Amino acid sequence: MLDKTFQPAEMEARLYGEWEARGFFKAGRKPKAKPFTIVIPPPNVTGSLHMGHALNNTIQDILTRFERMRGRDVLWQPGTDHAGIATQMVVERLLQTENNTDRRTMGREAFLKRVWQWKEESGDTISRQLRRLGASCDWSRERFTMDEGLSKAVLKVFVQLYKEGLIYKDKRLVNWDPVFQTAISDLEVETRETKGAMWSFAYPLVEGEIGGISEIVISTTRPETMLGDGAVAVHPSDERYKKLIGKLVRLPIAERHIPIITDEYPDPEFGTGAVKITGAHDFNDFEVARRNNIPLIKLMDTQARMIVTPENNVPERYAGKDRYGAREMVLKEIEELGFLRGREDKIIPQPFGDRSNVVIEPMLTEQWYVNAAELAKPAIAAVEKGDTVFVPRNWDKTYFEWMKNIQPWCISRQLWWGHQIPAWYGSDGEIFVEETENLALAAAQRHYGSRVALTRDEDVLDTWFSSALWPFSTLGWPDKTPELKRHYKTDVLVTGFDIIFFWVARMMMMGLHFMKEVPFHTVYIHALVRDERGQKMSKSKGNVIDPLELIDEFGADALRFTLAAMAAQGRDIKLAKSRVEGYRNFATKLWNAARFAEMNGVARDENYDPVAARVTVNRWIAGEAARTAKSVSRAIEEHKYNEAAAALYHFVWNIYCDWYLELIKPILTGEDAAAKTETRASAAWALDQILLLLHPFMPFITEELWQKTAAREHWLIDAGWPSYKGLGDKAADAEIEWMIRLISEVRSVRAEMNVPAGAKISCVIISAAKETRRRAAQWEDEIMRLARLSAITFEDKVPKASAQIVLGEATVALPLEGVIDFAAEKARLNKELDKIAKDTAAIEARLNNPGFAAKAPEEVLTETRDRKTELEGRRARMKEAMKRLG
RNA sequence: GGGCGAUUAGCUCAGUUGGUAGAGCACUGUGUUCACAUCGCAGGGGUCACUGGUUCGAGUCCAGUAUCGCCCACCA
Repeated sequence: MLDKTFQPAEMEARLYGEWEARGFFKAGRKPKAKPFTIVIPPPNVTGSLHMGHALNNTIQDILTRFERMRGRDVLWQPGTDHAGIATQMVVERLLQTENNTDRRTMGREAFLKRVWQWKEESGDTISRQLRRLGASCDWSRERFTMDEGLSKAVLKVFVQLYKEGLIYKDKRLVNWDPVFQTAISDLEVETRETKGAMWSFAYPLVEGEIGGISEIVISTTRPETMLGDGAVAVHPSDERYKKLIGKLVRLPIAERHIPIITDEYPDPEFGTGAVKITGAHDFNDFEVARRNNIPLIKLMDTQARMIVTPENNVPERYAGKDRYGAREMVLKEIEELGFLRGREDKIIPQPFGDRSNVVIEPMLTEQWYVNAAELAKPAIAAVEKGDTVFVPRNWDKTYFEWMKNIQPWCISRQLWWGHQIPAWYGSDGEIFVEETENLALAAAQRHYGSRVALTRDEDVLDTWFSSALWPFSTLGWPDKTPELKRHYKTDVLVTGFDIIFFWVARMMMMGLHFMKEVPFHTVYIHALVRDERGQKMSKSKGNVIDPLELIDEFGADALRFTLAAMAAQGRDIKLAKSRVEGYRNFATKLWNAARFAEMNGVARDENYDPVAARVTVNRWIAGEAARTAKSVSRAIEEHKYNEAAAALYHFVWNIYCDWYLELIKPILTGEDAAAKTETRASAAWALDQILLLLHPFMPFITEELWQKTAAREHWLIDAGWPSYKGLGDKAADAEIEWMIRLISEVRSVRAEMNVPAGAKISCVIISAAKETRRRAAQWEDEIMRLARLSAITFEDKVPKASAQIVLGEATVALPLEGVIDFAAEKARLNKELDKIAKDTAAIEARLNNPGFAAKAPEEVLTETRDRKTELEGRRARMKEAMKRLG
């Protein structure tokens, strides 16, 4: 016997263990079937399951379980990402607290060993948590971006792109993170509005005075960079400065002379219209300097501290000062020198490292770049052609927008944890890019004519470089594995919009370049999960809802169902805990329905054929099941998970529980043995359909219930998706037939009954849920009232027993409910009459509209006329009912 | 500055070929003899942000306004 409420915790762990142990998640179980492939967006090894993961993986799991049941040979390829900066950060912090040491003291080799050790110990946190969610990944194929195989792929890609000229080295400004002391890509920079100020400095003219002007005033938000100014620029059309163009000004503190130049960049309307040009520490200025041959003067070291070099003329006293210390000093000295011309508080956009949370410094360094513009071309074309489709569609705009304006991708990082760049240097700086050191040495020998020693590039690659290869590297590329042949291209990529640029775009580029085919035909972009108030969840805000806590409290099924139900194609999901609670209740409801079935001897009959059902109500439920299955399948195919969830919820609760189970009660307790037998089989069959259809969404409770009712060998996860040949229309007809008979029976019952004046008892059709009323209204809106007013003479308060009406083959129960308050009932009727009057007026207005008659489609016209008739009939019956009430 | 999106019941959200406004939670009343109080039954609550247009008919299509949010962008 099933327990009164279901307890997810124990059940989930047990079932998941069984599934995995029996190999149900493994690809290749149906070698002849069409494959279905999803690669997981690899979570960071450092990560733990957050709500975004929960949503992302719930959707993938719904898809994979659905397709598995539909007979496809499913591969859900799991794995994790080595997450360069994030992981290095975690381990460095660990070293600090545990050993009070740092990576530089340890040395590269020892440090990397320590990171690997950490990975072995803690790297599987996230996959354990994904299991708790129920994710049916093929764990036997789990990959890690720094695996041997994937690393091989990275080397091959790098070398090939280099040799094709698509990877190159360049010296230009990069976004420099002074905490991690590495370059980062544009995408890893987050612009934030911060409180700052804009100062105005005067630079005196070297010649003294020209036409009454003795100085030029510039504005800056970063005073410390003035030490690196190479020029002052004005717009060529700016009349104010015409006379000064080409003249020199004296740069205070640095005591250098710099020219006044013209460039299109300065906006004459902004500030004084004169801009200081600091080519080595500002992206705009860099471009201006490059155009005008202005020297780039580097002021800072890798930690963004001031350095003094022969080239930069920075006074000795600045050496070692950080940017902010230097700023204070410059301001003080400028003021003392009498060159400060103003200060204004201002909100300024500042670049921050998205991981380090410090202000990024533009730095002049040599880095490796990918020619992204070239690789983007086929990636753009593929989406234009429809080889890859974004769902929802409008995301392709975002994709195009970025791809068409794509900048060179800086792929080198000055970190240790990651794929070390396969580039070796000769003593003269000659570069040899090869997959192995031996190949590089050989290449060097060819180049120099003799064996020479080479030094390897110290840098590692951007984490996203290896992620970009994920759809084929995980399948074994560059080896020609059977998996690669079978599973590339993959079917669907499920991901959030926040990594379209980081990841999706780059997979498209790499996939097309190396596989000559798009990596996936569909990209399903889901929303971000936010908190109840729409705030992004973040640790600092303290509004993080931990999916694992929700699983503990409500069960994985409830969480999954909630996420699916809220995964409409919007921008974000505001997660309310109450919603999860509601779906937990849904699971309980299902559980109890099964419990009821069990208590009433409902048991699966393998030979039961719903098409051949004799009892009408059984034919009807079969039709409803078929209809539900159809809409669930379609909704999943169209990635409308909320619709699928809604259809299931409705079927389980409002159709199966509220209607069907109530209606079969009298049959199950009745005398007709044949009807009883059939109904038991039917109830079991319908419950099975629920379990099957609901399984992709709520795998645990459905499997558990399936197990309780089936032979042990028979696993739901391995069962087929139901199909309902010959069930559709027939069952729908049966429903209508049944409803009509029900109505007429109720009517005759009423007619036969004398309702004595002042009668106090009313009778209600069983399960008068809202849904029941609505359904009844489809044919006979009045049915509930009729039943209610078909008062039966009973003496006193009636127990919840039921009066039974025999409806041909079906027996319908009319339980008697409570004492009726006639005054209240009359008021209710009056109110309803008002509403009917209003509705009738509206309908009439419409029908009287000449345009409506002329232009509305026939269906709509008949529908409207029918409604009018119905309203009129209802009105008449209402009045009659009022009369009866006295 | 450019782009995208949102605005529907107290709250969180559904609502695509334009044709009678929905769910969950919360709320009110009521019922615990047997599937389920994580429940049943009854009920209250919406000028679908605003303005105009197209249409016989607009939450749904178009234009504009307001508010909010996100993404991208070099204003010192």
